[in-house]
Amino acid sequence: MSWTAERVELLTKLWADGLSASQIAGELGNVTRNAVIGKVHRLGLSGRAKSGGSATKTRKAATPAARPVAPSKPTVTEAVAATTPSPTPRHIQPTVAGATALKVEPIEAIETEIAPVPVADIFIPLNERASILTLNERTCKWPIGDPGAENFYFCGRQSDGGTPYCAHHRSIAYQPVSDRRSRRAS
DNA sequence: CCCTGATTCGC
DNA sequence: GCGAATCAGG
Repeated sequence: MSWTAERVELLTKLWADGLSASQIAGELGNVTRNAVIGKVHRLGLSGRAKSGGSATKTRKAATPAARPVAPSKPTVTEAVAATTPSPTPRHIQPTVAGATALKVEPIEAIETEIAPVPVADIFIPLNERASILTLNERTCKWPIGDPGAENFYFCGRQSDGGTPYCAHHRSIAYQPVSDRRSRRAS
């Protein structure tokens, strides 16, 4: 698989949209995140819009040899990126599922306690929604919207081994339970 | 351990 | 040009 114009455009678009390299790789298919990152750098674009997901702290120079990133070749891709409107107010690293086969297993676990919580949050572009499941199972599976609905999707932020939710949703999930003493008060 | 992007370097 | 390996950080 080579970097066709279409693939480069999609790459540029998704990158500018704030998706992570791995998400983009999954979206493109037949490529690894390394390939995506390598291409991104080769294209001369690297610091896209700030993402609230995770790794985003452009590391300082850690190599002995300095490298002037991208010389100065205004390519079509840059033009595209510049023209691409990105009014996406993201606070998180989106992800979603819904289009393809989405598994709603955690539903039973959450319905017990977090059912009433509407979970406002942000709007995630469709192109990003398909990426979530493509990623892995270590992402927050907090359902947003009505399962089955077209606009249904999962939080998608990184979760931790323990729970299937990210820190935020984890706190919401295991919260109230006024008189819920699962363990006998020792 | 998982993830993120950054850089190097052989192909 | 490409991307795996590696690195550096969260």
